[in-house]
Amino acid sequence: MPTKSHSAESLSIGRLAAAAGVGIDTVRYYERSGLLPAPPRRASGYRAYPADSLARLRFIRRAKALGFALDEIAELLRLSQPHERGASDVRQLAQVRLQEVEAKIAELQRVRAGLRQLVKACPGRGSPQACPIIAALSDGART
Amino acid sequence: MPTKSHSAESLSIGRLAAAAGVGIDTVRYYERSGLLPAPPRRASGYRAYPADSLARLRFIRRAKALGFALDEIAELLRLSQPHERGASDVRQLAQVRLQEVEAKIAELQRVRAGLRQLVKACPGRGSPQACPIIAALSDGART
DNA sequence: CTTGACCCTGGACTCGACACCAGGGTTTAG
DNA sequence: CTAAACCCTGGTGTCGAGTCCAGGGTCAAG
Repeated sequence: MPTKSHSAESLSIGRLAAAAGVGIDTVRYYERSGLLPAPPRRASGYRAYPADSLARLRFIRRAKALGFALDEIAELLRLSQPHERGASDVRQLAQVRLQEVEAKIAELQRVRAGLRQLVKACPGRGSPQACPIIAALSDGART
Repeated sequence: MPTKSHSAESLSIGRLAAAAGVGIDTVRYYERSGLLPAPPRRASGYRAYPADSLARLRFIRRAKALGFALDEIAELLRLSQPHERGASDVRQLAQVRLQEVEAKIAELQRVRAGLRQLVKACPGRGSPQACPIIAALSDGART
């Protein structure tokens, strides 16, 4: 066996965090939150992560990128264990999340329309009282 | 003058809050935050709001609906006072906010595309391992 | 051996925008 | 007059997802 640090292939928390692209504190936080199982320890008390912890951390990162909250991710992880009706539960979770995203997009589009109107109407010069933005906010013309 | 409660037309904090559709605590919070000027007090110490406080609260509510943060609203209020280059400052603030909203929409659209793909690919039955959602999160197929 | 980089725990802190509480005093409708 | 409804201050709690800190031990390179 070539130069492999201490024993089998296990990662220190620092290496694991770096490999996953998160902070060390984040890893410990995920462990506290039950997202990442507590790894075995060395004699010194140092955490020694098996390789699949990295896969799990990456799973979490990808799910986060899709906007899942940590408790939803915990649910996804739980559902990814073998059990009956597996795929349908997972699918439903994703659908709920999709609807939330769509609602948020719709809301932001309304906000965007309001802002666009204001920006377009504003001459960009003159006193604030002459600015339709201030006027609209003050008088409550439809936004 | 007909039945007008105590003296001139001034609002108690409760009436003001109700008229503006916010909570009493919110009004006090805005005062602490410098968004709403501290009103005069009655002998009892009760806040007695002039009518324009209501206009100001409504201004705040409308700006919030456009997604401005409270400190940005404070800035808008400051800018709405008469001063040189008024309209251009206001316009710039709105443009910055507009760009933020557009960036957020774009991000959410990417998230939506990823979720849609997963939901479409998932059969909704079978084991979790067979579910493309779990597979994608686990293996990191492009999302 | 030493030194600097790493790791441990437990807890406090951050951000934003409020909500809620206790323990008082005040106002007002009936 | 009285009771309900209101108001005051000052302080604490909430949410989510971490981040930071002190005051220690441990590991690895030179």
